[in-house]
Amino acid sequence: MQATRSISAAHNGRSGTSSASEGSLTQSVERALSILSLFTDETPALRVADASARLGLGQSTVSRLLATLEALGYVAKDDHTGRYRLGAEVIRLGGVALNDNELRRQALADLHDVSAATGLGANLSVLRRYGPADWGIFYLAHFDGAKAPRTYTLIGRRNPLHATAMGKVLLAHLPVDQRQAILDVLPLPAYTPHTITARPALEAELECVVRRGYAVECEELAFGRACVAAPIRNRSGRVVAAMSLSGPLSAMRLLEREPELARLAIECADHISSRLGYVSAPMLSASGGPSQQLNHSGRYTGHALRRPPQEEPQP
Amino acid sequence: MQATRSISAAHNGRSGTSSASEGSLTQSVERALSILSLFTDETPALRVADASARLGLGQSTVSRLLATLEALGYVAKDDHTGRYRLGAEVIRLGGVALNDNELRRQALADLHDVSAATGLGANLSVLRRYGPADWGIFYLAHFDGAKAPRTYTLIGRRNPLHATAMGKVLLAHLPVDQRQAILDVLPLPAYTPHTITARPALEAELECVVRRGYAVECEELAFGRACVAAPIRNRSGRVVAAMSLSGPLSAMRLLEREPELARLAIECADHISSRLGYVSAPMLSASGGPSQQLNHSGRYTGHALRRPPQEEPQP
DNA sequence: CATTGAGCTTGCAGATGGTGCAAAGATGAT
DNA sequence: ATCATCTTTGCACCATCTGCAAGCTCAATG
Repeated sequence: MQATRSISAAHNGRSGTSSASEGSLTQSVERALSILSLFTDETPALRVADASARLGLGQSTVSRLLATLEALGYVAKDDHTGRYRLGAEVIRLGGVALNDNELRRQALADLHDVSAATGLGANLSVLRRYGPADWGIFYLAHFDGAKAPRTYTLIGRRNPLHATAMGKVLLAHLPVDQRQAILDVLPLPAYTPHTITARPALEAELECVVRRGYAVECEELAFGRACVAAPIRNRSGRVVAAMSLSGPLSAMRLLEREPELARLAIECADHISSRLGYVSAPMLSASGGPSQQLNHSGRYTGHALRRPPQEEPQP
Repeated sequence: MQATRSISAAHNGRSGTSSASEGSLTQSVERALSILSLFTDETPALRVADASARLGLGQSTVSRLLATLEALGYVAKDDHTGRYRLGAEVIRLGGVALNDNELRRQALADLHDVSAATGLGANLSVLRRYGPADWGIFYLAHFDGAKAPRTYTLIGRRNPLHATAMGKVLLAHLPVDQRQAILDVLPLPAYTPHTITARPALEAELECVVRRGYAVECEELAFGRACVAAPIRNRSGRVVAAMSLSGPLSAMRLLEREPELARLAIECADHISSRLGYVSAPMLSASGGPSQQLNHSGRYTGHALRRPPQEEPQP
C-alpha cells in the first residue's frame, strides 16, 4: 500500500493541480492534459505512480486517465515494463501543427538553402511563455549542418533567452515595456563561464544587438558551440521570430567570419520576413522604428495596408 | 439558432462519439481528445460549431473543452477569426515523442547520409492501424533531396499501403495471417493509372517484394514520382519499419538505376537494422525465416539472447 | 520455490463536477 | 442598420468522476 498520498490538492475543485485560472475548465480534461504534459525529453516514459506523485492525484484517477489517453492513441503502454510513452497521435498532431504554422512554412526553404550553402546548422525559433514568469525560445525548425547531423530533433525544445543568439534577438526587439517586464523576472544562470549573468551586461548586449541588427553567442550555452542570429519580421513589422546559424566553433570560425556569418543570417532572415509580407521601411531621418511604413501613395498613414497590421499568433 | 442538433449521441454515457470500447474511459477526456484529433492537414483550424457538428456534441460542451485545451496550450484561439488552431504544447510533445522513438533515433543518421549522397529523399515509416479496418503507413522521419526540398513535413502523415513502396514492404513482411487479414479489408483505390488495384496483382507484387528484398513504386501514388523501399528489422528479426528513397522520376531515373537504388536502400535499411540489434541470420538450408537465430555458442536455442526477443512498440 | 512488496486495476457509493438548456453577448454578412 | 449565426455564460440536475479499499499482477528477494 502506498502509505500517505499527498492529502492536499486531491479533493477540491478548481484549484488543485496548477491554475486557479479562468472559471470553467473541465477538471478531468485539465488533469489528463497535465499528465500528457509531464512527458519531456528527460522523462519520456512514465508509470502510473510517477504521474500520480508528480501531480498529487490518486493512482486510480491517473490509471483511468492514462487508459483513456491510450485508447485514443495519445500514449502507448510500453510492452512489458508497464510504463507509458507518448503515442503516434501525438506525433501526427505535432506534424499538423508544424505544417499549419505560416512562419515555419515560409522559412523552411530559406533555412534549408543557407544550411546547405554553409554546412552550418540553421534554426528558427520564437519567444514562448512557459509560465507566469517563465520565458524561453521555442524551436520551430532546424536543419543541421552536413558536418554535424543530429540524431534528434530540436523542434519543440526550449532554450534560455540570455544564453542564445536567438534569445537575445527576440528579447532585444521586444517593445521596451515587455522587454523590461521579462528581464525583471528572468533568471540568468550560467551555463559556461562565458554566459552573461549580469542584468546590466545583458541590457548592454541587447542594445548592441538592436544596433548591429544581429546577435552573437559564443560558448555561452555550451562549450565549443557558437551561434549568429537575426530577427524575422511579419507584415506589421513586429519581430516575430529569429533565425540563426549555428555549429561547432571550429566550423563557425566566428572570430574571423563574424561579419560574413552575420550578413548571411540577416539576408536569410530578411528574405523570410519579406515572404511574410514585411516591406522594409525606408530609413527615415531619425524617426521611429521599422513598424512605421508608407503606403503605396507615399503618404504616411500610420497603418501599412488596408487590412490593418495583422499579428501572427504564437505557434 | 442551430436548428436540430444531432439528438442522438448527446445524452448517454459510454457510447456516443466513437468507441463503446473498454468499460471505463473518462468521458470528458475522451471528448476533448476527440476534438484534438479533428485537426488535420486539411482542417488545421476549427470553430466551435465545426467540432460540435463533427462530433455530435453540444456547442457549449465543445466551447468549454476547447477553453480547457487552450488553457493548457494544446490549442490557440486564432486572433480575430475565432477559430482554434493547434498550440505549441502539441509541437513540444510531438518533438518529445519523436526523440523518444528508438527506431527513428537509430535511423536518422543513415537516412541523412543516403539522402545527402544521392540527392534523393530518404524516408522512414511504420505500419499503423488507424481504425478497426483501416491501415496505412505512418511517417517517422524524412530528409528531402537537395533537388526537391519540401516546405512542409511528412512526419505523422499517412499514406496508403498498396500505392507506396514502403507500404508494400511493410505488408509483404507481415506474418501471413496478419497480411491476409489486412488485405481482406484493404481498399485499393487508384491514384493514377499505375496504381495496383487488384488483389491478386498486389499479392503477386508482395511476393516479388519478399523475394527481391525491396519494393518499387513508380507513379502509383502520384504522377512523376517514384520510390524504392527496403525493410528494417529489429533485434527479434521482425520487420518493424521501412525506409525508402524517393524523388521525382527525373531524379530517380528508375528504369536505368533500379538495381543501384535498390542496393542503396537495402544497405541503408540493413545498417539501421543492425543498429537496432538485428543480426542477419545465416542462410540456413531451407528452414524457417530470419527470426531464427543462433546464439553465440552456435547452438540454436529458439531465442537469440538471454533477454528474449523484445518487441519494439509502435511509435 | 515461496514470500514479500510495490504498483496497477477494478467495484462501489457518494457527491462533485460536467452537461444540456436557454438566454445573452459577439461577430460578421446582407 | 438589421439580421443570422456562432460563441459564451449562468443555472440546475443528475450523470459521471473520484477516492477508497480490496484484489491482482509482476518482479525482486530470501
